[in-house]
This record gives sequence, C-alpha cells and structure tokens, in this order.
Amino acid sequence: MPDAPRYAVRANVIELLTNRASAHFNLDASDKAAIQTIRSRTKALAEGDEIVRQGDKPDVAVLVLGGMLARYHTLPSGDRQYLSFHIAGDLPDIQSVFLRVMDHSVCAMDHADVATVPHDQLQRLFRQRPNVAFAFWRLTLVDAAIFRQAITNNAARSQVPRLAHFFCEQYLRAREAKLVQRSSCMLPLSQRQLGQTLGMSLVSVNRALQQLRSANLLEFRSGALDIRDWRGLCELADFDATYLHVA
Amino acid sequence: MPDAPRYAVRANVIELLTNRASAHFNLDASDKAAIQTIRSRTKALAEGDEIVRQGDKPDVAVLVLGGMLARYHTLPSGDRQYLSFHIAGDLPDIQSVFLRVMDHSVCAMDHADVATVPHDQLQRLFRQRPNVAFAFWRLTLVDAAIFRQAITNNAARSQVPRLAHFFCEQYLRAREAKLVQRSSCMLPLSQRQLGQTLGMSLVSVNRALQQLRSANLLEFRSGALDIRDWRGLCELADFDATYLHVA
DNA sequence: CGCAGTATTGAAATTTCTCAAGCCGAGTGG
DNA sequence: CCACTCGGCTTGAGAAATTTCAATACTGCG
Repeated sequence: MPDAPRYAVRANVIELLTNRASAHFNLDASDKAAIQTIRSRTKALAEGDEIVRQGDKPDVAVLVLGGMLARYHTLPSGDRQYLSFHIAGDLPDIQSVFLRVMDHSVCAMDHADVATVPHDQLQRLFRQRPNVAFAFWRLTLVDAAIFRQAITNNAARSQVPRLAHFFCEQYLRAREAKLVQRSSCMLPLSQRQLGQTLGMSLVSVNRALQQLRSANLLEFRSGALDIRDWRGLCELADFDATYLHVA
Repeated sequence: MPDAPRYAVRANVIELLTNRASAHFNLDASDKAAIQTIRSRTKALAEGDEIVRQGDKPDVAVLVLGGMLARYHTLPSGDRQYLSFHIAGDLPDIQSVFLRVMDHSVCAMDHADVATVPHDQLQRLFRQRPNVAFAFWRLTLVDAAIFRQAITNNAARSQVPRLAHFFCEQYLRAREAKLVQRSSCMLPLSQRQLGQTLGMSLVSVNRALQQLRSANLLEFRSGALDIRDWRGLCELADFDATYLHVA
C-alpha cells in the first residue's frame, strides 16, 4: 500500500484546474463545464522520481496535486541546472502539448502527488473553449516571465540578493497557492540544489544563507522556508512582484 | 523623409505572420485567410529607440520586419540585463496580449522596422481560429525554452563556452529566418551589451572573444557574426539545438 | 550505534571584475 | 584634408568575489 495521503488527492484535479485557469482568464459556466470533462490519472511520486526526461516525447501533461516538482537541464558533465519549482496547481510541462520533444526533465523534489492528463484531451479542450485556452496560455506566459527573471537574477545580482530573490519568489508563489502557514512554506531543497538553481557553489550558498539568517530575514532548514522580515528581504533582494502577474 | 528602406517593408507583414505561424502549426486555407484580415501600422525605429517599457500597458504587439530588437530588464542601478534578441518574423512582446503589464522593455539595437498589431485584433483572431492561436502559442513556448536555456547558459557554463553558446543560438535563429548569408549574420551588439546579456564584464567579453577568434571558430566585429567553424563552435559551446524546436 | 547524506568551517587556488591607460576608426568642423 | 573627439575596443595588473579542497560536525534513519 502506498504512503498515507498527506493531503486530499482525488477530486482535487478538476478543482485545481478550474481555480488555476480562472485566475488567469474570465471563464463562463460552459468553460468550467468543459474543464470538468477532463479525465486524468493520479500518481504518487517519491523523492527524485523523474516523471519526464529531456528528449522524451510525452503524450500526457502533469498537474501537481501536492508536494514539489522541479524542471532541470542535464549538462554533459551530468550536473543539473534547476530551472523552476512547481507546487499544487502548477502544470510544469504543459508546454509539451505543443512542443513534442522535452528540452528538460521534470522530477519530484520530495514525495509528491500528480495527475497526468492526456495531451489530446487538453488540445480538444483548448480548441473548443478559447477562454480556457487563453487561461492556460497565460499560465505559460507567466512561466516565461519567471524564467526571464531567473536570467536576470542569476546574471546580474550578487550572491546574497540572488538567494534572497529566489526565496521571495518561492514564498510569494506558495502564498498565491494558499500553501503558506504562519509565514512559512515548504521548500524541500538541499543547499547543493539551491546552488544548482542559482549558479552558486554549495559553500557559497551556505555562507549566503548565514548572512540572511543573521540579518534576521529568514530561516531555512529541513525543507522549509520561514520568513522573518518580508519587507527587509524584498528590499535586500530588489524584489518587485510585477513579473509574477498575480491578478 | 525617412531613411531609404534597407529591405522591403510593406506587404511583408502578412507574409511574415503567415510563414511564422505555419512553421509552428498546420494551418488550413481559412486560417491563412483569417490572418490576412490583420491590419497593422509599420514604423521605422532608430538605434536605441524604446518601443515599450517595463511597466507599460500596451494595447498593440510588435512584429519585427527587419533589423533587431531586444528585450531587457532595467535594474535599480539603471543597468540593463538583456533577455533576448529578435529578428524579422519575431513578435517580441506578443505575451502582452494576455499579460497586461510589461515586466521588461523592448528597444531597437539598430535601425529596425516593425509593424504594430492591436491586441484586440490578435485576440479575435485567436478566438476564431484555434489553429492560429496554437501556432502563436507554440511560438511563445519556444521563447520560453530559449529563456530556460539562457538560465543554464548564464548559470552553469564558464565564460568562453557561454559566449560561444550565445553565438550558436543567434546564428541558428538567423539561419532559420533566412538571414544568414555566406556563414555570417547581423548581430549589432557592442561588447558591453554582450556582457549585459551574459552576465560578464566588458573586459571578460573581450578576452573570451579573443579566444574564440584565435581558435579560428568565428569572427565578430562591427555588428556582424561570421562563423568559421560551426562544428568546433558547437562542441566548445556544448550546443544542442533541440531546445529551439525547429520543425 | 553507526552510516550516509547534508551542513559548516577555514584556507588556498582560481576566476572574474575593476581600474586605468592606450589604441583605433568613424564622423566633425576648421 | 587634417586635427580633434567620441565611443568602442584592447591590454595590463591589482583587487575582489567565488570556487575548490579538505576536514569536521550534525541529523535522520535503519
């Protein structure tokens, strides 16, 4: 028997999809009804499980129900570059509906539950319901805006602000998904993985973390991020949430 | 009277749009006919002209007819981080159809000609012709894939391969747009701007360039890139074109 | 209890940046 | 036509940031 459920799984699929889509485009009743026709399969993942790999040609897309997934490039050295992290309600590989070959991989950072939705169902839905298509299109556009910000973060900010900016983003996205409890959210990354996200060495991550801690801006340990001084953190990070295009 | 045209301008709009869209999704005759109803305004830009700025809420999108545009973030220091460069056929800010506020700016790197297309026309077109919507959606997804690659390039590759990778990408995209002539393409960036793209100092760019030159891989000067050894360059850069999702 | 993976620390090695000066080529005005 | 200027390119060298190496804790789990 699989692990005990860490959160309600089944039946969430439609609700998550509908909520997420509604947040991005005005949907009417028929749009929502159309989303209800989607049929998916849920699946439990263990830490490190790869759900799709660079080079694959999947015929389903993944919806995160709980836990955290990551997208990453695999370098010839075998090293990873993490690109983004995904929480409940995200569709980390929805681009695969239109881009046949995966240019990156997707894995679970921790236990996670996902639903897989066949591409053809999604494409049919998008074809019949332009509003729904626009909603998910917008989702992928916000995704791209986040990637742009990551370019700037990795290329133009020095290490401490860079790390701070990353935390701001994760925290705000978690809050948006109602996954923040008392100023803290799940963030199951090791310092090494943080380094593979931000282009920093493990040692540098460690030292940057200490600075953030000792400035009393946040705590980060055992897979959770706890914000102590949001204002201060944003200021240090030069964080402006516009690019997340919330609301 | 404006500058003499450096390439055919008018009338290209529909052709460029149709070609670009067809490259991304199978269009039938009615789809193409619908694209023909698009009405646009053409505009000549001088080097440095900003066409939209971070924070703007534009109601038109831009199609590049000739020359080169760039997208960039402006940092609080006033410094720029370039995000991507765009050539004939590209729609650098099509995301603005669905994301109201610009999270970055767009400027001309050189003389450029563009057409502006009202958002509402595009949205109407997408609503009536799902295939066309899918084509342009896919375009934005390739864009995102390019951003992902830039994250990896800036964060995980050392300076010489990083610069090499950037050149590979620009060259291949130019070739795709039929803008390569005898192994060379336009690339009107100064070394400083190259640095603001790749997160390198001007001096580092200069030294990395010298290495690429002396290894006989390429020439780069006065706004043009000339490839001498494509194989060698790709190898050095660890360049794999999959992410451009050509064809 | 002990292993394995992760975190922490110090110090040397390396990369990269900054500063500063000289060069070169295109455009300008005398 | 030439001196002048300006921006971009090139070069050297010291300063700073960052990585690597290596050794030592710490922690959760079997």
